[in-house]
Amino acid sequence: MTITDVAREADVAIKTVSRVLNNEANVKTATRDRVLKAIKALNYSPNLAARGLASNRSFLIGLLYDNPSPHYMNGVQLGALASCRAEGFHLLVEICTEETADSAHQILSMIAQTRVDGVILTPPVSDNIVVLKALERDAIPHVLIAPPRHRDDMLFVHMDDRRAAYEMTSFLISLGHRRIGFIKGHPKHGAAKTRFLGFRDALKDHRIEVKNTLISQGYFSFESGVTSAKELLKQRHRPSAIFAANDDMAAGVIATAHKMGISVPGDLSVAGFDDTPVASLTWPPLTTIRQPIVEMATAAADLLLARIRHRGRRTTAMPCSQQFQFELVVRASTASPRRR
Amino acid sequence: MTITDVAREADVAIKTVSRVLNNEANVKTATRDRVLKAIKALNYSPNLAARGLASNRSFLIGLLYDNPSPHYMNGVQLGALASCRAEGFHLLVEICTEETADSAHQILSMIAQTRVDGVILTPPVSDNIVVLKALERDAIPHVLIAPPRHRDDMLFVHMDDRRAAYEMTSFLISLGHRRIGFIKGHPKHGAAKTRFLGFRDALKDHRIEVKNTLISQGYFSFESGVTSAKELLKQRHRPSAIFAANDDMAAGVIATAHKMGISVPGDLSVAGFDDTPVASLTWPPLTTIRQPIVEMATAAADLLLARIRHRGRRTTAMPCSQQFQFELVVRASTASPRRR
DNA sequence: GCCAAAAAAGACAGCGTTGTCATTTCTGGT
DNA sequence: ACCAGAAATGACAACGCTGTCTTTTTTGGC
Repeated sequence: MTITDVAREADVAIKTVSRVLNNEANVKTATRDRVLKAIKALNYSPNLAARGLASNRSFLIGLLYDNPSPHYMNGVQLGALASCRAEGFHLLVEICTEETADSAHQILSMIAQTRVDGVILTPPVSDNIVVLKALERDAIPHVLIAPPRHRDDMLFVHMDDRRAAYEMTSFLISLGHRRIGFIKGHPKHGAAKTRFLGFRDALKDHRIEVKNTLISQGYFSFESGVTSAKELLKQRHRPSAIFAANDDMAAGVIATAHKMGISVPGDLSVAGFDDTPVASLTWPPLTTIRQPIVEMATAAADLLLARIRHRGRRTTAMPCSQQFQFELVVRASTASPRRR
Repeated sequence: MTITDVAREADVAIKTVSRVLNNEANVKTATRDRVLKAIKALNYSPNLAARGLASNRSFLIGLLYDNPSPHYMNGVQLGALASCRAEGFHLLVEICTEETADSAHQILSMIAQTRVDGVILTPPVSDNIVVLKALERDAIPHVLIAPPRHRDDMLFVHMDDRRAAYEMTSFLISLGHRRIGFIKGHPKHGAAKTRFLGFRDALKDHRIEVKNTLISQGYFSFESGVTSAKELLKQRHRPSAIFAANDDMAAGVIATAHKMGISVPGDLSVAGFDDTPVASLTWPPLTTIRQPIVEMATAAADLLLARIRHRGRRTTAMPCSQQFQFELVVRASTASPRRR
């Protein structure tokens, strides 16, 4: 079943079929309909490989990831897939867990082989300068999800993590908390730092001292939440609230509190970040920040596909970034501190 | 950067380079080394599209999914990706949420377009008879993960869900439970039914009556766990243990018990299935069944790739299925029932 | 050292599309 | 009715590789 069969069926040249397939101009409506009918009659679908070879495009979008959170990646895939499908593109997923120098090489070799038309980078790959440099050097269209820095010449979608962390912290302060612990995210993640900055800003704005003893380095995992929680809670003068940079760690805090006989939210308020399914599974359910992951991924893919479609030309008047709103989701893990 | 450049650099014919690329026989070691050196020197990598067009292969494996559990899919992708990468294949993911008739069409059109060399089907797509029929008709190599039925002429990997559910139920019985509730999985999932059968078998073998009032239809989601738990626990003579067909629902049971003031495991033992991360996040952590998802997916991909490599020939002496061991993970959500 | 057979290397067409350019068919102003 | 120019269509090469078949080189038994 090739384009030639369709051409014969519709009694036109193969080039005309090709025009119809690619939505090109200069095809009479009547002809187009005839071709479309033939395509349907023969149940024809074009050969991607041949198309790719001839046109130097692949109709493939690469999704690079190295994300520990299945929920996050699932959302990204769902969103990206929706956009891709709408435009006749397909999604190639690739994991890159290696360290900087090597991972860049690995990614480039994958791109060289598959000739993907563009790539979507999720954190923490979107923070990887080596990879970004390489993509720019080879002029490979790419879009970043939640990059740590924003530049005018790159495509990205993001959420104001700093502001979100600021608001969560302010919320805790408004409940009456003054000793608030913070568990940082994975040092490799740009967004993790940003969240910490929002936390610090809020304390400063409310004239609350930022104490190092109340800050612990976490790694986004449940276990690291447990470790950090132990560290924070074993202190004599312990915090009345802990804000963790993601939900998994917050869940670790809650579990640890349970184990230590500290009641949540009675003796300790706990807040998370991301609103993963875990947030509604803990007991009590977590107060957290909701990110519209699927929508962000959809937007990222759309941005990328638009860039690919007008490769080079008409760069002006095309959006190159999009910011999304977060939402503070108040559940039962936070409350005003008990009088001492 | 094409094969021609490499051929010139190594001073051989392009066909020889092609031979080296494809690990074909009849190339002198010296020549092979020279070609390999040229490839490295030029940092060449073959054009997948051209390769695909010429050889009628795509080096692409399709991963079809419609799975509500991000953790499960993440594991499958990880495993499949590892195998694919080792063999120079790439993973194309595609979601198919539509209903039977349409989804089959959608899948076939995807396959027709991309010309994937094979597909991996995860539940519940692996249960979809329409899809399976279509794949067989078009002779598209495919492997099923956890299919409901086993046939000799198909590739699949699985775990003995029935036996696992049987053992979990027996474990609960051995603790002293006699009124055990069961929350079924999504009716679309073959494995869900199998798990129920294991539960039923165990009750029968221990001469315990299978009561319909203690069985509730769930849908694998946390919310459905909550709904079913309410239904089971509001009864006058309520169960002393509840076995849910997956962890999310079990988490729903625990949350509901908390809300109703029923202590776990004091007043109610809860067991799940899958050992997702959720299982260690609940309070108390869940007793559950561990499935080696990543390993199963790796094995599935290997099976598929082997079949693809020897397309048709040498079908005998090639494994066509693999069974994996489950593990009963006992955590804190189960205990002997209190005396009444 | 010769020859047949096996191993190694190469020439060339062809995979199914699109890009380029040539040709035919329309359109509207006279 | 005629013509210029635009619109619609078509012919054909080219994309980068592999399959098939041919030619060259190597091997080993005498």
